[in-house]
Amino acid sequence: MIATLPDRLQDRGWRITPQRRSVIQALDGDHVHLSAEQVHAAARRIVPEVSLATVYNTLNELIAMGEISEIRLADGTTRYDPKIGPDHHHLLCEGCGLTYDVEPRGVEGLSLPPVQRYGMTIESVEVVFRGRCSNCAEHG
Amino acid sequence: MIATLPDRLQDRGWRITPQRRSVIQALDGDHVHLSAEQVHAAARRIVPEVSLATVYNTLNELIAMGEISEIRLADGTTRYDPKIGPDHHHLLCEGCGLTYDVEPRGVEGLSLPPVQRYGMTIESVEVVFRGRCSNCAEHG
DNA sequence: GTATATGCAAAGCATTTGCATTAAA
DNA sequence: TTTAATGCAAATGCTTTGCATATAC
Repeated sequence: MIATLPDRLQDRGWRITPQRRSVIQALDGDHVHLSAEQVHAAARRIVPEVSLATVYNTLNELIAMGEISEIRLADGTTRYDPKIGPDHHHLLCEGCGLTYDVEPRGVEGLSLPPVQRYGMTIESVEVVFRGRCSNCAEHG
Repeated sequence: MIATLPDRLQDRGWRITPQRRSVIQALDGDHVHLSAEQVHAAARRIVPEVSLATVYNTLNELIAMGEISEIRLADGTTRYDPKIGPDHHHLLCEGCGLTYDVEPRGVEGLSLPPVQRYGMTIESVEVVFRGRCSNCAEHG
């Protein structure tokens, strides 16, 4: 039996509250990444008294613990990503910000020649595909 | 003789002012992408009376015209990129946000299988390498 | 001369924080 | 019982905007 995320966090000294659980549940589910507002709305459906501040605090704690990741959109807002698989590449709509996790082909073939590393150590590679979802393609 | 950027923009109906020219010059030069504040500081060295508001306005106009591009960092700030070559891949430091343009090997080999496109049309691919610059590796 | 760009200061927004209250352990 | 989490509202910081003035064309 695999420990649930809240359980694992509790083992790490996290105090587990209904609010925090609601945020985790809100994030759970599909491939779509939500904005803080959307997480808040979803969490509220489970625990109506969660505040937006707590949602932000919780999201930041989860990021710090490495349990979720964030991506910044061109409009300055942030999306939160439940980190399901090992790969964290994205497909996002330039119109509405809808974001999916994807696993592109050919990532293993990517490399940055040392002369282009400017003395930096490289820790991760991320690929972002941009386009328009069917909805935005029709309208906007 | 190739027209300068200000000239080309003028041909497109842009009114060319000392302030706008200073912003363009500030962006010119190296591979490093600057924050709005840094662009402002650099532009001021050329035209001391440029306001931050004008810098933002000008940067946004240049983006709208497709002459520069922006990238959003994890700390919520934005960097502006003079779009020199055809490729727009980046190498950035997680510590200080220092950002370089790079041309990784293997980009041509990237693809997203149709089943992972969720009905979206794909318009561009971007690769981001993250790591730490030598300075941040020592200290932070 | 006319339309457009500028600077300033005020407004906007997403996100963070201080602090008194509440609740997990 | 102790220590940490919550909610609220105020604060923050980046970016945008309204408007009167200045300026490119």
